[in-house]
Amino acid sequence: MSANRKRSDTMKLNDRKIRILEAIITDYIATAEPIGSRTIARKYDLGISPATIRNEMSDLEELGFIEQPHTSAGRVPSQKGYRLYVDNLMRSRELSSEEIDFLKNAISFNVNRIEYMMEQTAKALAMLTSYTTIVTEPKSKKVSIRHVQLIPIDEDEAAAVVVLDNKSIKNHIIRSRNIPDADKLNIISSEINGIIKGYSVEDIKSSDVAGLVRKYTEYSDFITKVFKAVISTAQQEEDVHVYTSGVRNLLGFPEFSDVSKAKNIFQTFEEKDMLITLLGEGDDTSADKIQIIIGGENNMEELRDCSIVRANYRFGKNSVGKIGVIGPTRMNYSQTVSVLNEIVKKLDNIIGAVVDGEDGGYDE
Amino acid sequence: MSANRKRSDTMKLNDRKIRILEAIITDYIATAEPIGSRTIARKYDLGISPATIRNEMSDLEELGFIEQPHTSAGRVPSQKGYRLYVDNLMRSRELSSEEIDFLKNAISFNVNRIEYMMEQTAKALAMLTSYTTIVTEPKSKKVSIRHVQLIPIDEDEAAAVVVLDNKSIKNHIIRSRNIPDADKLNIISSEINGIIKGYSVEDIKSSDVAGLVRKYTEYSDFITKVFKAVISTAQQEEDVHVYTSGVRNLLGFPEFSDVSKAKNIFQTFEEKDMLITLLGEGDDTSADKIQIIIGGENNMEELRDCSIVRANYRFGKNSVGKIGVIGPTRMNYSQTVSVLNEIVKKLDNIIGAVVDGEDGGYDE
DNA sequence: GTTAGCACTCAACCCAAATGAGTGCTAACA
DNA sequence: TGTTAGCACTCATTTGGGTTGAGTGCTAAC
Repeated sequence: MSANRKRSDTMKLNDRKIRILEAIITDYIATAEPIGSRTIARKYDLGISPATIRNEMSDLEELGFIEQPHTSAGRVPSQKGYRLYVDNLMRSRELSSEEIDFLKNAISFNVNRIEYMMEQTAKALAMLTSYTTIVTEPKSKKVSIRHVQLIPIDEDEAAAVVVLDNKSIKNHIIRSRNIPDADKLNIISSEINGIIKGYSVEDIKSSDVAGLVRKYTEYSDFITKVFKAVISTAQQEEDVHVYTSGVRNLLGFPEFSDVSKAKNIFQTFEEKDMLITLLGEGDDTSADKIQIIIGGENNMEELRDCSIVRANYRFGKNSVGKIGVIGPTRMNYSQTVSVLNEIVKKLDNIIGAVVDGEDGGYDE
Repeated sequence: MSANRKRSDTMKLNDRKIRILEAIITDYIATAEPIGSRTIARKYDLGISPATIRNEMSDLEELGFIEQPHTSAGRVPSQKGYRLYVDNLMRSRELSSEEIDFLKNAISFNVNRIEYMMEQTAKALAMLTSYTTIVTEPKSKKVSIRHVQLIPIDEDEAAAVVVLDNKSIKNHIIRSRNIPDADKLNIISSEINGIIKGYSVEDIKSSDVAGLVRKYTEYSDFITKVFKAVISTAQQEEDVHVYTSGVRNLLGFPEFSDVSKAKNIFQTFEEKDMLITLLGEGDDTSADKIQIIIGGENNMEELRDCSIVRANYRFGKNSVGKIGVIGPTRMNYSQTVSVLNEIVKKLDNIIGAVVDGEDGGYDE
């Protein structure tokens, strides 16, 4: 439906209009300055005079693809204009071999240290795009628990380590007045695994849990706490880690040279929850395509002047993480999409490659 | 020695000069505007005329405690002036009951979730001071390993969970073509614990390790990797987590309204290593006092216009973490020191309190 | 349908004058 | 001798008018 509307929009535009619109957008992306008919005639070899361009621009404005900041200023692309450009005009850009090399070197695909890897990914993406990037930890939709292990710490503390189906590992410190000794912890661990294994959290039978608590009455406090921790882990009530990079990049763009604007944006970046919704809004995990959210299309007032290019990446069979780039509305979409595409491809493949032993994943 | 010099400095200053200097600093902290003799006479009830104040200011300038941005501007405190103020004049400010309440509520002293707690601490400190804050994870100087536990993940992966002396828990994914089954992992875990327990990393006998590898030849690859991971963990080659908050706060101060200046500072804040050295420079872990680094006293060019107020906090018996506040040179030192003091006190006490069971540390 | 020409708009820049907060110096006062 | 009033001077900042230049829309001619 929206595709339909878009086609009818496009159909109103003859080839010449399209080329003019393209010129305006390209130029504005590069310069951040409104652009006028004369300049277009001079810089872009369209074979028509400024006057003609003026006429066409007048039409384009009427159709809502461009707008004028004030009379006697040039035109800038409107949100609708960007949308058309992104959906229909933009040519995908090949990455240069330098860029590909950079990616290869910058991201150490060290799967043993997921955090580090995410950090590196965010950084590399920020450097190649010169915008701000956000990466969230991979997370699977419904996890079941693969393994639980209790580990002694001291007289009144033990750790519960939970391995989830998506291979992420979470720790909890359990504090209780009566902590079983190391051997007992092992035994209780296996009991718990017996109860839990294979089931997803919702399916754990509370009668089983109660049974276990009864069996080890002296540790009932401890065991109860363990289950509490394990379940909250599996339900991912835990914080999702979010990695950002290149926040300062935005300060370089003239649209944010007004400090108060920048301040608002930075506020958003300090709120983890904001970032997560930013990457998740209207989310469709099954869609593997890159999504582009232009200007006010996102619902956050503070980010009205920003666009977001985002994608999901798969990590192993069941986990999905989010990765996105935030820049000014006049960001270089083509470049950004290409880089993001490449990185997502790399992330998608990495687990497979490592397991197949093709990519030095086994460090010797 | 430096205390000596300082005393002789102070001795040159009669009471009236001191009061004038204090007025200048207080005013400048509040307004960020150079302040002149007339204004001082009007705003501060010193009972002397602007002319007299001018004479005294002239002396103060000669002594290096204040300076003039340009002729015909008022005076601003110099680095030396702030130093004198901070060391000798500043009165410690009592926290208001609102502030104390805020701290009580804002920081959830949930020791089970250290990361969350650090995050909260950074945030609370940033809110109360309205500057930028940095907190590093607690870390002990020489750690020994308390416990190692191997956990099955799947056919070619296992997790090595390492509990350090300082109770921090680190995970490593070990990938190998031949992973022992769950029972074997338990057995090998105890063997490793036998070798490791009590020793600090340097003292682990490589002959013991070699022996173990020989004993389980089929898993030699796996076991070797485990040791590698364990040792690197214990040597804290791992990233130290750093939590920052309130970065955007700095944007509000007029001294950073020049975007290019702000950009430099933000760059620093994105470099974790920078932050760590910032909190660690000239570090003396044994010193429990709050340290104040004024303006150019830190060695980072980009932070010439910033001051840092920092402290160490103890976490349990052996771990020390760092916590600091960064603001403009004309920051409100008195307020900042008070808040930081309060927070450090809270952090210092928390472990003890919890272990003694006095503070709801055992969640029911 | 395209283009040249023209009158008009308006943000941005420049420059000169006015403003005002500050200074140092000197001379008079208590 | 220390304090203060007075005065001439400095200089960043503000104000306001004039110019510039990139842009527009409209009209008439090609």
